[in-house]
Amino acid sequence: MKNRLEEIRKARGIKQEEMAEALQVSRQTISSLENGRYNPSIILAFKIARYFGLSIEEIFIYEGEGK
Amino acid sequence: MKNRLEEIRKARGIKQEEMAEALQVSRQTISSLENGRYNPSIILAFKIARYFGLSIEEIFIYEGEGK
DNA sequence: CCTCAACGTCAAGGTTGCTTTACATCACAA
DNA sequence: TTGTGATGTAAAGCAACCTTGACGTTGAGG
Repeated sequence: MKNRLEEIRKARGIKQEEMAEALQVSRQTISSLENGRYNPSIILAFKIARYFGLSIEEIFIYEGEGK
Repeated sequence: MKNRLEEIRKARGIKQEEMAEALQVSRQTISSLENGRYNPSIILAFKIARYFGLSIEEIFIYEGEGK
């Protein structure tokens, strides 16, 4: 799974820490997601989508194979 | 998180077991999702969406509060 | 140079998603 | 009744997600 988190966040001039606070997760979680260390839970994916005003599919890209 | 899994699956005349096999998960996982025992991983949510030809948002409903 | 903000990352621990195995229920057909 | 297909559910174990706490790196400004 790829995602456009860093791209979208930076385009809006938001810091990881602000975003983390708004989503009620730790800054490390945002960093981990941006750097592909793991995938978000579906709950967090929904929160992120809502936060950016986008759909999950616009942010997270599932290619089919792999993780 | 609520979902329309059972509704959609039954509307298409599919068995839990067929669906599980197609998605490469266990039958218990499908049952657990339908009965709200836990939420799917985002990977599984994508697989389900693709399987039904729907978006994640059309299948899984995130109300905001709760789990 | 020094410092501070922003970010990367590691370790240890708790919770959740998913597995296998097993058993129970319920409706329907023979 | 007997049995079989479809489903619910429980326990135990492993992997993934997320936390707190800590420390390292990098770049911009003074």
